[in-house]
Formats: sequence, C-alpha cells, structure tokens
Amino acid sequence: MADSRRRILEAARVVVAEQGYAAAQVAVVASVADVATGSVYRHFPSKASLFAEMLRAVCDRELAVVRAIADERDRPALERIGDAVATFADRALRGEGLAYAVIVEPMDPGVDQVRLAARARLAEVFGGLIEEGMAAGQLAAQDAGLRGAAVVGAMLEALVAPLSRRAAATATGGGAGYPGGRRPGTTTATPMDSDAGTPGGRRTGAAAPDREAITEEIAAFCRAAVGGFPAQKEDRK
Amino acid sequence: MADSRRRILEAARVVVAEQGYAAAQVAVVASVADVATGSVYRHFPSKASLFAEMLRAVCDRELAVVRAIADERDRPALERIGDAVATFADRALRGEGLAYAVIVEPMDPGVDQVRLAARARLAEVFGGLIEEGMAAGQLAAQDAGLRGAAVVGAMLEALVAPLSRRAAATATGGGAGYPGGRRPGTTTATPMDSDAGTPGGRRTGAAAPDREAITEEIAAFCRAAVGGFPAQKEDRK
DNA sequence: CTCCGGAATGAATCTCAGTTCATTAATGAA
DNA sequence: TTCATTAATGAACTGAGATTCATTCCGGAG
Repeated sequence: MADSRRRILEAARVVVAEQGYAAAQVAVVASVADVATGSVYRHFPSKASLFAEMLRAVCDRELAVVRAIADERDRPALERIGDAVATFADRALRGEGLAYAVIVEPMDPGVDQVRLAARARLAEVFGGLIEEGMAAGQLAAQDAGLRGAAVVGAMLEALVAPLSRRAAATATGGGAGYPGGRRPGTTTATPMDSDAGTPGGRRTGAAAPDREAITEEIAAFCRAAVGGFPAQKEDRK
Repeated sequence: MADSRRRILEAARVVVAEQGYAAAQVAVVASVADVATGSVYRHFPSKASLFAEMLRAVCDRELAVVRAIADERDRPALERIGDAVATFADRALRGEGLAYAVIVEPMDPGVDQVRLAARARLAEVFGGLIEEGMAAGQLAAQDAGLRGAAVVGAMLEALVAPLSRRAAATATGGGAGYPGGRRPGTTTATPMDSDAGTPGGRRTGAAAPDREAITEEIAAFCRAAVGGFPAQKEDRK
C-alpha cells in the first residue's frame, strides 16, 4: 500500500522536526510510521533518498508559497519582497512545514544537497524580484544574484534564534569531547499537526505577541537592504 | 611533544578546508600531521574535541578581526559595520582562515555547536554595533539582536556561492542517495601534499577581478539593511 | 652501557546504524 | 478452500571508521 509510503515520509519529517536528524535512524522512523524497519526499503532505495525526498517536499511547499507572492506582478517589487520574506518567516515561526532542524541542522552530505538547492532556488526568486524592481526603476542598480542570496541568508539566520527556543538541543552522546552531554528531556514539544494545509497557506491574521514583531522586523531589514538607500523614496513601506 | 599537537590541529584544518569534513577521518588527519593514528588520542580525548578545538581557533581569529574593527569607537557605527562585513568577506574569499567547508559544511553535532556559537558571537558584535549606532542617533530604532543575526546570515549566505566555486565537491555519493558505495578501498586516494605551510592557504593568483566587487556589494547590502532607510542620510556611502 | 618512564605506534577491536533477505502474513483469484 | 503473488517483517549481516592497547622507541639518569 502506497499509504505506508506517505506515512514513512511524514514520520521522517516529524522525527527530524522534533528530535533532529541525529535521532532519525531508519528504525526510529519506521517505528513512528508503524512499519517494520525493512519495509522502509520497500519504498525507498536508501535512507538518504528517503530524507532527500522528504526535505524536497517540505522545501517545495515553502518555495511555492514564496513564489506565489513573487508572482503578483502588479505590485511593486519591494513590497513583494517584504511580503514574501514576512510570509516565509511567519510560516517558519509557527511550524508550518519548516522547523529549526530542517533549516539549519545538518543531515548527511547527500541530503544536504537538497537543502542547498532549496536555498539556491529561494535566492533565485528574490534575485528575480530584485531584477524586476531594477527594471521597473523601483530599485537602484545592484547585484541581484548576490543580494537575493543575502536576503535568504538574513531571513534564515534571523530565524535561528527564535526557532531554537522551541527546538532544544539535539545532542547525541556523540561529541564526548564536551562537558554537559546535553539531553534535556528530549524535545517532543511541537504537536506537529499532521500536515499543514496546501501550499496556499498565506499569513493569517492574529498570531503570537512577538511572532508578528519578529516577522515584521525581518521583512523591514530585507526591504531596507535592497531598496532602502539610493532608490527613489516613492515606495514608502 | 606539544608540537605534534599543533601539527594535528593544523592538519585537521587543512583537511577540512581542502577536502571537507566528510573526508576528515582521524587516520587521514594523522597521516597529514605525520603522526600515527593512535597518537591523535594522546592529545585529544576524541575526534569531536579535536575538530571542535580547531574550529574554535579558526572562528576566534576571524572574530578577533571583526571585533577589532567594531571597537574603533571614534568612527560612526554604520561605517564600522560596513567595514567589518567587508573585511570578514574579503578574508573568507581569499581563504585566510575560513573556507567554504568551515562556514557551511556540516560536521557532527558536537562540533557544530562550536560553529553555531561562533555565529552567535558574531551576531552579538554586530548587534552591539547597531545598538551603539542607535544610542548615538546614527541609526533608526530597530531590534539590534535580530538584525545583528541577519547581518551575519546575509554575509555568510552571500559568500556561499562565490566560495563554492573554489570548493571542490565533497563527493560521497550523489544526491540521489543510491547504493554503489564510492570509496574504493583506500580513503587516502588523494595525494595530499604534506606542505600545509602557513595558514595563508595557497590560492591561485587568479586574482580577484570581482573579489573586491563582491565584498563591497555585501557590505553595501548590510549598510543599507541597517541604516539605509529611515536614518539620516548624513552617511553617504 | 643498561635501565627506566613516558610518548608513539598502528593493527586489532568495538560500536553502531544502514541494509539485506529468508520467512511470514495478507490478499484475492481460481 | 487453496494456491500464487505481493507486501511486511525484523533479526542478522556488513562496512565504515572511531577508539583502544600491547608493543616499540627514545632520551636521559644511574
């Protein structure tokens, strides 16, 4: 049944989101998915491909959301950039799809390429937006590719601190070389609603007290970075 | 001899910088350092602690450079921010100390904490600079902590693309994650000239027609992000 | 010259997690 | 009901690589 496949993918996502990749052995994922260890290999050729596919799906969803905003051609580029950033951040902060681990925790090299690729695609989107803005005379001349990447980096790094509050340390007796062998009662926090709605998820109104503030601050940073300084001031926020 | 210790640390740095963490087995590092595998454990309690120490040293050096600029109290904060960013980026691009692998390649969890901590300290420096700027009335009100992190993220992410051009792929199975394990017998396949010389890192004199440009663009991005938009325009460029 | 103590050695050991596969259970057609 | 086909199972296997440790080596003291 192809339903097992879905369950395994979902289990992989949940385990990584809640426990970190280090804890995501095939056996653990299998047990969360309620299948036997060996069954995983009936659906995926290897552990790496399982996690790569999972990560790709998660990233694709977020990318789709951002792209949707980027494609609203009738709005000024700067505004779309701010909105896209804010939406991405907001979704990350409320755990819809992305999670601390998925953004910054390293998995193995094979899987990591997927994350890198996702970042690159995201950067492309922002780069494209910047180019549009320049073409429309709304933004000053700048290196769109580089700044697109910078926007992505700023956005993600700014999210790390807020997100890690929710994501306790992963640890794994591994690095014995260090005092304090972490393991503060395994996370298990996030309820992780079975699955976020469809990619359509836009920012919804009310939210946590500071979530809104964080989101807006990040967006403001990115808007200023790209259009704040030599551009014409016609676009006020 | 405490000299072995130094050599081992240096070897660890060289191997990671040139081959990536994936290739950095204890045996490889030992051979580069010209000591026996077991000798590594005479100086370090574990592989993780060796790499953690190495990474900490590298990061400390960069951090010191940035701090030195940040401490030039008589210059306007915004200027110092731009300078610090430019300097960090330039050093990274010419391989002085940092390298692609050190910035983005995942090591194991224990070691990664060191990288995370380094990023956090860097963010603090920028955050502090922003605060100074606000206190001096040079920068508009903003969340210094968050923006400090964003500056770091922007800077690092913008460096990834330029740096990865020089950073050979880490190999180790393709993204597809299919079987067919690489690694034919000897891991020591690579020649690995024992030189290592000074931390200078031999970089082909391909010059940097754009190194300067990249550096300046990143700095401009960060300056604009932090002070471009509502602040007084007294600081032009 | 011979004898210690500690450092270096590197092959052997141990661990651990991904992968395999012989076996069992389930489904459904004859 | 029975057989065939496919999915599921999970214990055993395997390989990679970190760690260990019995042994060798070396410099200096007696």
